Parts: sequence; C-alpha cells; structure tokens
Amino acid sequence: MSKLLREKIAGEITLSEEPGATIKKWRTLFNISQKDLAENLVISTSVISDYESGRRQSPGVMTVRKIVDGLLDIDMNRGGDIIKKFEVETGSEAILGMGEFPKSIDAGEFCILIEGHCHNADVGMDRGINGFTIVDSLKAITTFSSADYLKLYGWSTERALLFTGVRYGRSPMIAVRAHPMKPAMVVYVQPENIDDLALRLASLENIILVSTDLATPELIERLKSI
Amino acid sequence: MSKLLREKIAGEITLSEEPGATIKKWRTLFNISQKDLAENLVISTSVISDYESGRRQSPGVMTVRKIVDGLLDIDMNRGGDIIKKFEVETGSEAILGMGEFPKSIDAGEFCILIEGHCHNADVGMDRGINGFTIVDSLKAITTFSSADYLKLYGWSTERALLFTGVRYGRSPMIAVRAHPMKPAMVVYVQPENIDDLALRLASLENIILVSTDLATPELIERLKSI
DNA sequence: TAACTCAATCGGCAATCGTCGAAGTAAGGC
DNA sequence: GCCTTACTTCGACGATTGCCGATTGAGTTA
Repeated sequence: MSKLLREKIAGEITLSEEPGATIKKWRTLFNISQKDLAENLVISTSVISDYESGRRQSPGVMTVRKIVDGLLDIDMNRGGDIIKKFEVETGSEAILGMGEFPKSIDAGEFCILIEGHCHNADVGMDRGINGFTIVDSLKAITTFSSADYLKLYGWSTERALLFTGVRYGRSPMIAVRAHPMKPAMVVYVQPENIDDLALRLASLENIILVSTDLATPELIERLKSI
Repeated sequence: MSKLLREKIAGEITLSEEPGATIKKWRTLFNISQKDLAENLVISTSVISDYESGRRQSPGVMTVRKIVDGLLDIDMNRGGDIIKKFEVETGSEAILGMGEFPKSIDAGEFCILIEGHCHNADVGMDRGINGFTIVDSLKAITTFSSADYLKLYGWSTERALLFTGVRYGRSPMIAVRAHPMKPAMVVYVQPENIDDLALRLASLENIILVSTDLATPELIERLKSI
C-alpha cells in the first residue's frame, strides 16, 4: 500500500528548508484545496495557510503527520487516483512480506510474538529487531539474482529473516552464510526439518535460529501489528 | 548518495507514534551515544534524552532534521560504515541523474535555469516542475525493460525528462508517447536534430519540448542546486 | 571501591507552536 | 458590478517546545 509514499512525503517535508513550501507542493500535487484539507483535519483554513506561507517555520512532527495523512485520506476517498500514480511495483514475488518496526523490539519478545522455539540458546537473545522479511525459499533460490538478495534486507540488517517452504532446513542457512550481510535472526516457518549443520552455522554467525508453527498469513498479520 | 536514507529516517521519525523511540532506534543503529550526538549538535545531552524518553512528544521538523543530519554527519566522520550498509544500488546505468525539488518551480524559470529554448510555444508554460530525470536515450532504449520505465518518473510525473545523446530527435518523444505516464516537460540535451513529428507529438500530449546546449554535468549541478 | 561513562529525570524559562476568527486580496463566473 | 472560490495576513493566547544544568542510577573499568 502507500506506506512508502506516506514516508516519502513526511521525510521530504521534514527535511525541507521550507517545510511550508513542500507541504504546499504535495497538497497541490494531490489537487486538494486548503479548504478541503482543513475540513478533513477539522481545523481552520488559515492554519494551513500559515504553515504554507512559513509563519510557522518548524511544525511539530505530529502536525506533519496529520497533514500527510489528511492528504492521503482525501485522495483515498476520491478513489485514490493520485496515490496509485505514485505506487511502485512491490518487486520480486519471492518476497512475501517485509516491514520495518517503528521501534526496536527485543529478540525474546519477538520470539514470543511469533510463537517460535529457539534452537541455539548459546547465542544471546539480548538484541533488538528492527524489521522483518518473509521469503519463499524455493522461489528465492530459483529466481533471485545476486543483487536481489539485497532486497531481503529492508532498511536494517538488524532484522528477522523468515523462510517459508523449508524442506531439509539447510539451504536457507547456507545462503545466509554465503551472503555478506547477516540478519539478527533467522526463522523457519513450518519447517519439515531442521538441519544440524544449519544450527552450527547459525551459532558461528551469531544468528538466532528459530522455528515457528504459525502459518504465513497469521505471521504477517502479527508482524504488521508491531 | 545518502539522500534516500536521510529521507527515510526523517520520514520514519515524523510518522512514528513515538518519535522519540524511533530516534533512539536510529541512534542505536548508528552506534552513536547520546553524548556524541549532543556534542555534534552543540546541545546538552539531556535534550536528546528528553526527546527519546518522550518528554517532548512532537519535536519540530527543524529538530528532527538536525538530529538526522547529526547522525549521518557523525557516521561520515567515522568512515561512513553504517551509511554504506544502508546504501542501495542506484539502479540502471541509463539514468544519469534524478532528483526531486523541495518545492515546485515554474516551467519558465526552469527553462531559464537550464538555458533552454522552447520549441512549441503553443503549450502553456504555466505549470510547476517538481523534479527531473536525466536519461541516456541510447542506453535506455537498449537496456530498459518496460517496468524500468517507471523508474524514469521519480515521485512526481510533474517533472522534466532530459534526454542525452539525441540523434534524430524522434525516438525519445515516441517513447514518451507510447508510455502511459507523461512528464510535464521533455528536454533534449545537445541534440543533433529536432524532429518535426516529435514537435507535433509534444503539442498533442501537451508536453513542453525544450532543447539546451548545456553539457550533462553542468545540468546536473544546476538542477541539484534548486 | 572509587572513578568514569551512558542515560534518565526534572524544575525552570524564553521562544515558538497550534489554533481561531476577522479582514483583506486576487481571479473567475455570470 | 456582485458573488464565489481560494488564499493570505495578522493579532491574540494558552500549550508546548527547545534548551540548560544539576542530580540520580545503572554499568564498566581500573
């Protein structure tokens, strides 16, 4: 959905030397009048104008968030035409889900959330997880170019990498071993088996290896809720 | 360089329900202590702590900007290790440059800035330009998949599309014609010729067709300065 | 255990935000 | 010329931010 767009707009406004001008740019891009926006946010139109004209030079993030959401909301109610224009393809179909958490979550907590069992207790659980990527292992192996592997890591490598369709429980860990970037945690989703070598490799790389019996859709839902 | 990352961090902080927690997440990710950050920003450490702990729940965009830049700055001074970790490949080599302007700039002004000559005065110059993309036409034609064309349009289609290596002056406009997304302006960079059909198509699509004698590096520099 | 680092907490104060509403300007209809 | 629509400008005022410095607490290290 439009999460990326939302972030893009917010980021641009926040970083702009003239946040007001940037707000205006986006409002115009969305073809929304000050009045419509003001109505949506239940504030007076002069407020919008004050921001855009620069009378308030450093609006709080809360204000920016409200404005961004207002723009997106109005467009949605109109059919989402502009949003669609900005939407980019999600990329490879081997990636089933991906997200970043707004704040670090403890590996232990994460484990509980996904009802996972840890298989190598020797590596510490005291690290933060900042995001997740769920991969269809088979598709990933057959369709990924080496550059695509970068996509597995969203914005932070301090993340959990979840593999579905695990058969012998060896290849995913081998792939991780071969790759220069290391996740904080690897999760096998409903694996048929967990390989011994995989376990050794995980400990070697200092990666927490976990398995869960939850199904992928359920997992995605839980992870999105963080 | 790290423009995308900068925007990503700012966007995430701004949109977070707990901006402080998100600030902390990134500071930790960058392995920077409150003290180091405070020193870089020439403020007291308690300020950072106050934000992270949530005493200030809606910091101004100026504050957020300073913090983000502080994080990136410190990392740069340390060798830029973390930034590099987040850097994603720039993508196709057919795209020579791309950027978004922090605010809308008038088509006329834009024209003057790049020392361009307009070839179809019939279409109005009264539209805003929000960004630009410079493409090597030859490489684009030979290497782009149809999905790649989406990349030409950064975040806004209300942008200028600049083609280099134009020979007959026809193909670029044909490509634009065939594509569902239309830029506000097409610029031929040091073209050998400008095709008549291209002109007609431009008018038909209501796209401003401009040519410039400036070289690509000079163009990029000027455009980045907006 | 004393010394030091990293971070959290808090009272306090000037500067700025967030918001309103009234009044004013500019561009079209008709 | 009169009525809308779409903004801009501005005085006012309570709520918050932005910042400081002092203090406390939890970990490290010598």
